[in-house]
Amino acid sequence: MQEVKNVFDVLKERGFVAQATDEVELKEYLSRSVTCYIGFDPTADSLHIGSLVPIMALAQMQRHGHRPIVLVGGGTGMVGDPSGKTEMRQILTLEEVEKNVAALKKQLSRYLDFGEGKAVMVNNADWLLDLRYIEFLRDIGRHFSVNRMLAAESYKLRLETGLNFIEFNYMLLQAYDYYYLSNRFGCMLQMGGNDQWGNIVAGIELIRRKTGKSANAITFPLITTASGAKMGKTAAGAIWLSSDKTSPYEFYQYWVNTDDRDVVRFLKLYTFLPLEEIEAVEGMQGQELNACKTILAYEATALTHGEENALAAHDAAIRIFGRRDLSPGLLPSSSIPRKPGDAGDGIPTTFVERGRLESGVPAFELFVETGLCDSRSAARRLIQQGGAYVNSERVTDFDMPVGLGHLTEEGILLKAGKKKVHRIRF
RNA sequence: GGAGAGGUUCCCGAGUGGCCAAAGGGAGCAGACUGUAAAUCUGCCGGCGAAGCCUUCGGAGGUUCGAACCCUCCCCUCUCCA
Repeated sequence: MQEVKNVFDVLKERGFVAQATDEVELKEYLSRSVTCYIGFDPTADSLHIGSLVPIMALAQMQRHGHRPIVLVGGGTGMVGDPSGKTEMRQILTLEEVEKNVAALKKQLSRYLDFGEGKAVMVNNADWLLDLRYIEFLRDIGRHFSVNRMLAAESYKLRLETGLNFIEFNYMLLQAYDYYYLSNRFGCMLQMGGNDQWGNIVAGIELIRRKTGKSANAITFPLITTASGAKMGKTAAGAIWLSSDKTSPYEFYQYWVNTDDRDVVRFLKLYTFLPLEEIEAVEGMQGQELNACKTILAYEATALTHGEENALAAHDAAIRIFGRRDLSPGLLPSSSIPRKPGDAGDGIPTTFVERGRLESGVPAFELFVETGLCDSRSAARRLIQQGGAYVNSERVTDFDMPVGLGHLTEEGILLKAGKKKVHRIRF
């Protein structure tokens, strides 16, 4: 019988582990099929790339025969987690939280199989909202030392700028969640971002004090790009997992533009390609890495938006930037098409009335309408600086009329800079 | 409750009656260079078909020919004291 690797080793090798509780005990726990959980905050109606590491960690867990619990913080979302933040978060209304919880549920089911017994989704609103204050203080609150809490790293930033009581309580609620899930599902492993360490450990201690049992923790490193930016942050805002907020094409482009130094690390974190294959590309330098970036982009996009959308985005990239050679031996487990072929086309498109095109629309207007520029001033600047193109021809006058004369088989392609493309059709 | 310090454009942070759409830095955008990478250099970086005008300096009033800057009240944050 082939020996199955312990997930903990897998996670560690793939770069998921920042901190963990006692390794021996953890691996012992994970040697059987067990349950683990991660909480997701319903602060928006979509997750973004920053949440992909926890998601992938749960997916890895599931692939190794464990049962992930996804906890959406419908209850804690009402309070706001101060960990690692400099300012208090906007407190959401009950309706907003509920709306977001529903959206996150849907989104997460793309990455995890919520089939019978395979994974569980819970909402802590179900047990937190009805808590009784005095009872909670007596049963749970007394196990917490304020002195300890004040020393916690997660409050440190906020102790400098101000922390109010509601947020100070967040730790207790999260600890209570862990305690609750350990009772209800026998869940003895919580994972989370490294900024959650304090909260998770608080849960472990609560469990120990209440039940004498010993629970575990794994935290993920905060992923930043080699140039120091937070993962998934771009000028246009975050890169979202929802195609309504970030199109599959943009999503794909985000990955293609990965810094050279990040390629291997990201392949390990954000794809399921076998470690050996990734290690094989580890020594690659310079331009060679472009092929790996393509595969990274393809794989990541396929995971989030499905194979079909990944193909379309890939194809659009080929049209716009040209084809890159992908040798069959490179990351062979990837299902990316390596031979020329035709797929859809993921270029974002805006429809404009035919009549307007007949008379010609000033270029700067089109750049605003397509979302390529934020304002007419910005469009004017872009054009003046020579960053605007219609069908790859540089636009020289900000009010150059764009009309039917520009129509090609592809529609009319507008470019802002070298990378942002948008198509006009009618 | 008392004393003090603050709230400036995406962020940090200068400005303390006209020269202020507001220094400087960061972020961002574009161009050059490249490999759809990084670094570097240059330009841009509130809005308006660009002339001038309009909207911004926590909020509301007021003084003044003129207010981010002075006055009044209010809101918020921090520090110390009680």
